[in-house]
Amino acid sequence: MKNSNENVYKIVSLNEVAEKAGVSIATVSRVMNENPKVHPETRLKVQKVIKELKYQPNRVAKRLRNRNASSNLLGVVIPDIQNPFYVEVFRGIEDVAYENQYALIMCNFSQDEKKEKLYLDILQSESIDGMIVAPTDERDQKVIDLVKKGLPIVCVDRGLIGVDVDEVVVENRNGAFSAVDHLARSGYQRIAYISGLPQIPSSRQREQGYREALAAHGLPLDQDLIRYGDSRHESGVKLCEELLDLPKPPDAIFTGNNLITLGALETIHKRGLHIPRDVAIIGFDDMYWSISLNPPLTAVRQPAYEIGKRAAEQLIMRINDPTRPTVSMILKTELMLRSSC
Amino acid sequence: MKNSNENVYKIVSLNEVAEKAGVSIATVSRVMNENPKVHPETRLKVQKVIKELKYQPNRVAKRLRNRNASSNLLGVVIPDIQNPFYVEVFRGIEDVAYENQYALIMCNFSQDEKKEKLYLDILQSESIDGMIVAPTDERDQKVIDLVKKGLPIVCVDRGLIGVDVDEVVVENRNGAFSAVDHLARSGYQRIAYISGLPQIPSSRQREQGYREALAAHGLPLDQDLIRYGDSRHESGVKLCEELLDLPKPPDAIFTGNNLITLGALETIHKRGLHIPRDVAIIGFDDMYWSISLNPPLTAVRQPAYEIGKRAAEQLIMRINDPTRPTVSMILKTELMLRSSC
DNA sequence: AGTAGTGGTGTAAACGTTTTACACAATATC
DNA sequence: GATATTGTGTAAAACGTTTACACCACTACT
Repeated sequence: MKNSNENVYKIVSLNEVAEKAGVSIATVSRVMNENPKVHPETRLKVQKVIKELKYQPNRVAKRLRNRNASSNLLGVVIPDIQNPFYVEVFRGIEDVAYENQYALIMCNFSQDEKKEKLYLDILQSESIDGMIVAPTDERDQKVIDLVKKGLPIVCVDRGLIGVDVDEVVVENRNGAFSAVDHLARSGYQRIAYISGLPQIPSSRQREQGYREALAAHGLPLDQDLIRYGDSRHESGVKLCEELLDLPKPPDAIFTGNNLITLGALETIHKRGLHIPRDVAIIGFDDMYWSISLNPPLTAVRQPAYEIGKRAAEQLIMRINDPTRPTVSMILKTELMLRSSC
Repeated sequence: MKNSNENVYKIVSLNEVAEKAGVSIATVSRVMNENPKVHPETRLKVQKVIKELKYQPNRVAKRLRNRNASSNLLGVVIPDIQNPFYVEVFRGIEDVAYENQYALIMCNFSQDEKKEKLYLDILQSESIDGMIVAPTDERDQKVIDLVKKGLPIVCVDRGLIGVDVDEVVVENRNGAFSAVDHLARSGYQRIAYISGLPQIPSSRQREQGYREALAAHGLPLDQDLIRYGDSRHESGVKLCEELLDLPKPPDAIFTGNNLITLGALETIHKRGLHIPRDVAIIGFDDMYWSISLNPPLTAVRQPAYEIGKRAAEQLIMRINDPTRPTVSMILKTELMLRSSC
């Protein structure tokens, strides 16, 4: 495994331009940075050479030289690009970032803590101006360290404990409560919950809402009806199978996120069961094409785009004023009634 | 708009470690790089300080120093992160990249040529080892320049003309043909095509397949039944409305991609029409949850994950051997028969 | 005992920028 | 005619690395 990489494609430096133009590199630099203190004639001459050589300042050198200059680069670290929720959050971030002259580089860690660390390291040393991250859990040491170091960070979807940080999250407990409450009001008695990764705060908060709603309706809590997965499509498929295979299967299922919902739907359809007659379903996370599902899915909508937008706004404000007090934004969810329960 | 950014969070350098450990920076560097030529005792001492100070090498400085060293970073430039097809491609890339010790940074240009240029510039100056890109069109000058410069690049989904470059694409014409052929065989007579952005090569190739299939079945070509959009969900919604509002509406629709399909479905469902009785639909691009749509969607499946995987493999091979001849991989599509037509 | 090797360490240069201090002229002021 | 003032350019330092080279203290041979 050689790394010699002789393929170093040529890079034009200030030096070359200076030489060819017969001036010093400082002069060329001044021309590049539109410093007025250079003779118009010299400027013209230099500009001509710059064009000829297609000179482009080297960002790496630039950033090394003055580390406190803005790179106009923001990092986004998300747990799962397959989840349409995060994609929507990303779109919100993107729109705001772009409006403010920031470019975005995105890293996807697939719910893998090791990958997350790697990407955080990379982003940090790329000297980005700030980043938006959905930490694996509330005590994510790596993220906490970065926050403490003073790197502008905004957390989305999941907060952090033990450190002051801006965050934009959603009322998970309430959202889950309203979903299960709706199920119970509709007469369902054996309501199951398919959870995402239990270490993710939102999974636990949703479970909390689920439990409270059951209690509020005097429904018994059956541990068999709570299943823990890894927040991905496959676990939705598998755990839904397990539930349906129970001696006393549920009459309704509350799915912990987007991907789980899709997985559960797959299982139900493969078995030829009818929703909601045979089993009802209500999902956490709405998708814009939920109306085209069979049947149109009832779901708890998170304002994903809004989350991204607000997070980006917070981040940019923090970059411009690192001393501002941190804020914790909690957005509301909305129950989208359709026909899956 | 100040950019002073006094928030220069402290960065621990080799120098500080060296000072605290009472050695020279060269020694610290050697410890970091696991150079055997350092006394075990010294090594231990230095490692301790490194831990204490949480020292992390600065990638920017590192890369400036030896430009020909690998950054172990690959760039991925994709047109639309909302499109599940690209997400799946990305997953393929990711798995291969990660296996080979490469990290990925992704940039989404939202079909916007200006954004694409910006991101290409950024990635280039981040001195990535190579990149995978789906160019806006076949004569994308920026990408062509980069290829000519010698930066390892693999194109996916769309090729490039006038330059030798590795590419991984799909049999768009054949795929489209098989879809429309299937429609015609099933007895549909007025088959519409909702196209994505016409400047995208794949859009044109799919249209070609559509036209050939009509011709093969002796069906007349009605220009009113071909609609051009921008490859996004909204255009699917709108163009489908236009088609259904026609005096002589189509009896079947062939949608040019994922997002268009979802948009068209939305329109059809909002109007309370039955698929396939009132209007049939067949989509380009399959999704793993196509089975859960109403009705289960018949679609042309592109091996998206495979495309990403192959592209990443090509890229890594090219990085390791810049002189190898370029290859053009053309993968097959597959018709997934379900019940939407 | 002198030369040659060895292992461990430090020094200094280089990467491509920007910024600072400063040199040098030309002009204006007293 | 000496002294500021201004405009224009140059040289050098700095950012954090890596690495070629020099050095030193040993040991191990002739």
